[in-house]
Parts: sequence; structure tokens; C-alpha cells
Amino acid sequence: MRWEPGARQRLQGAALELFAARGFEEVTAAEIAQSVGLTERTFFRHFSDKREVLFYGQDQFLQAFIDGADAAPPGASPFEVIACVLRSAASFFPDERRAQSRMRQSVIDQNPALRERELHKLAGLATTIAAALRARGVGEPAATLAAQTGTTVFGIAFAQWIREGETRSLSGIASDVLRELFDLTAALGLGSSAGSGTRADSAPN
Amino acid sequence: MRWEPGARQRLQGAALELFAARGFEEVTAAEIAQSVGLTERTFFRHFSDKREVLFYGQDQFLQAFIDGADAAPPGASPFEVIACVLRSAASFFPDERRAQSRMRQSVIDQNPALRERELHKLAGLATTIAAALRARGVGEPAATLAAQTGTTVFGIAFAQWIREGETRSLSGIASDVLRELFDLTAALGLGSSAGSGTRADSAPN
DNA sequence: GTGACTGATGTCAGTTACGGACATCACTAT
DNA sequence: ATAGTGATGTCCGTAACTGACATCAGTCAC
Repeated sequence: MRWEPGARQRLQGAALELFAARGFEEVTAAEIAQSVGLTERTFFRHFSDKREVLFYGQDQFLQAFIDGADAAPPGASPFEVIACVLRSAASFFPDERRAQSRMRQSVIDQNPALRERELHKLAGLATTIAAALRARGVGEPAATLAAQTGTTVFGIAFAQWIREGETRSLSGIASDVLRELFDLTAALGLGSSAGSGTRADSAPN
Repeated sequence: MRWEPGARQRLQGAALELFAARGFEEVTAAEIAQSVGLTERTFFRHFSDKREVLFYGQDQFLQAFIDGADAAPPGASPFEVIACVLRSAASFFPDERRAQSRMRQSVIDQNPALRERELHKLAGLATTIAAALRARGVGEPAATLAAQTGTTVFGIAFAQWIREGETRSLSGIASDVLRELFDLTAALGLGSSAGSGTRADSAPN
């Protein structure tokens, strides 16, 4: 071969290290490229923009979400599907990855631009799940509602999984967070309209 | 006065028009500035980056969220607070603003970078609401869970409010979406652990 | 085997989003 | 008057991208 293989992976690895060491904004794309023997132009051939070097290649992760939805039994309610999705997604992060995820997340958390990209990816996940729910016959806004709430639960669970001192599995944490959500909504009353209806008629505008 | 007052507002107005006419990426910051008799440098003194021209000045909007949380009765459960927040936030968008909101949103929806920024702002709202809930004694992860779910509901309701042909008020739509969320979660069974616990013990990893 | 073809890369030049440093000049307080 | 302030202009630099074109190992057709 004329070139070392795995240029993309090398770029991603070098980028994460450099970002962790000196911060996202203090590292240029040219620098990352040169650190693995490539040029800036090649960097931007592999990644649509500088931030993307930290997010590219989540196809398998997204697939885990889809697989979770597909694995749900035919008659499952939207949130039962979400529970399956969460379990499948969580299996994508075994405890061995905790340390790496922590490092990566600390880089992301320290830069607003990177957090924006992360939120965007999360929203993309939600859109995908919503589509899967719609394919199962779930209508709107239930599909989007369940999908976005599901990614919210995942996000909160993931943040907890990353937290220093946490030892539970991501799957376990996600279950707990989901249960907490049920408890919160259930605390509002038994009738479906009792909770919000309590004051809904007082000031519609 | 040496300069026309309201430079920021003029920049925002011109930017929205130009973006709507030609697309976000096809308009340069210098162009926007010159269209209102200012320079590019001044543009970036008013807005931290080009996208921000569409998002700056949402302090009142954010305040509406906070006010909603503060207006909730002392003993209210997290989601009762959320219901108050939604009502307060919705009152920030009377039907007269529907047309303008539609135009603005269509610009945002057509550009990924702008959607990223929007999600980031939404996330900031959620963080603020979560803090308000914590100040009321709500613990974690309940506070974050309720806050993020609340902004999700708001986002879905807003998207529906914007939709062509929709005539209901944002407040009414938000109530309906919130009720739909309750229905979805309530459909899982009465016990708080029945829904997720069904398969939680089968494959923790 | 030779020649066309491909795919990943390099090179170069350009545009645009910003940010730092300094000047300007109406307005204001003293 | 004099000094100070605040919004702006001017100038210049850096870094994120982008398009056009060159290069050259490997591969496939013939």
C-alpha cells in the first residue's frame, strides 16, 4: 500500500488525544492531520467539519437503537418499545468502555460547539426512533413524544453512568431512570386528564 | 445621536429577511451589516457568531419559563410545575406571532447549523428549569428528567402550532401533548416497576 | 505486459467566519 | 474646556473550510 490504512481512525484517535490535552479550540485541523502524517485537506475529506471527527462512525450505535425497536414484540406499547431500545442501546456501552466514554465526554462537555453537535446527533437518534415507531403504527405526536423522551432518558442515564464512582451498568441505570419517569407522571393522578386538567381551564392564554 | 439607534434589532431583522430570501449560507455577515449601514466588525460585536443573530434576545422567553416555575403552588409535583411552565411559556407566543414564528422556523429548519443552535438553546432552557425544580426541593434525576421532558413537550407543541392549517392556541396544544404523554406512560401498567421490569432481569448487559 | 481506470492523497488558491488592537468622534459628566 | 465613555470604523491576522487540479500505487481489461 502506498498509504497507511485506517486514516480516519488515526485522525479520530489523534484528535481525541489532542483535544483532551489542550482543548478543542486550541487544536487546529492541520495539526491533527500532521500528527498522523496527513494534510489538512485530507482531514476535511474524511470529516465534514472539525467537530465531526469526534462523532463520525456512530452508525453501529444508531443501528443498536433501531435493532432495539425491531426486537420489541409486535403488540408492544410505545414505551415498551422504548424500554427495548434503551436496553439495546445500553448494551452498546459495556463497562469496559466507561473510562473511554468518560474521557470523550469530558472533552465534549467543555466545549459548547461540541455539545451542540452532540445534541444534534441525539436529536437525529430520536428522529430515527420516531420513524421506527411510526412504522409500527404509532401515530403522532405519540411517536415523536416517546422517541424524544426515550433519548432524554438515555442521556440522563448515560451522564450518570459516566459519573465518578458509579458502578452500576448503563442498562440498569437506564431502567431506573425510566422507572423514575413513570413514577413522576403517575404521581399526577389516575385519570388521563386529571393532572393537566386541574388548571387547564383557568388561563388558556 | 451619531448613529441610528437599535443597531442590533436592525441587524436581526435584515438577517432574517436575507436568510429567508437566499438561505443562511448564501448570506455573509458583512452583507447583513452593510444592508443596514454597518460593518462586519460591528456585526460580530453584537453577536458572538453568525447564527446567534437569529437567537439573541430570548431573555424574556427564558424569563417566561422561570416565571412559570415560580408561579406553581408550593406543594406542586414536578410535572405540575412543568404544566405551569408550559402555560407560561405558551403565553409568550400569542396567535399574532404565529406567522412570524413560522417564517423564522422555516429558516432554521432548512439549515443544520441553525438547528444545532436551536437545540442548544432548548437544552439551556431545560437546564434552567431543572435548577428551578431543584430549588423547590426536587431531587435528581427527577428534576432533570421533568425539565427535559417538559421542553420536549414544548418543542412538539410548538412544531404543531406552527403547522399550516393549525388554529388552536399554543397553550391548548401543549396541554394536549402533555396529556398524551401521561396516557402513554400510564398505558404501561399500574405498578411503577411493571413496565420496565418485565425484561429488566433478562439481559442487563 | 501495457494501458486505462480508480481512489486516496497532496498542492494551491480562494472565501468566509471570526478576533485583537487601535483610531474616531458624538455625547456627557465634571 | 477637559477628560472620559461607548458605539462604531479600520486594519490585519488566523483558522475553518472548499474547489480545481496533480500524483501515483494498485487493479483490471485486453
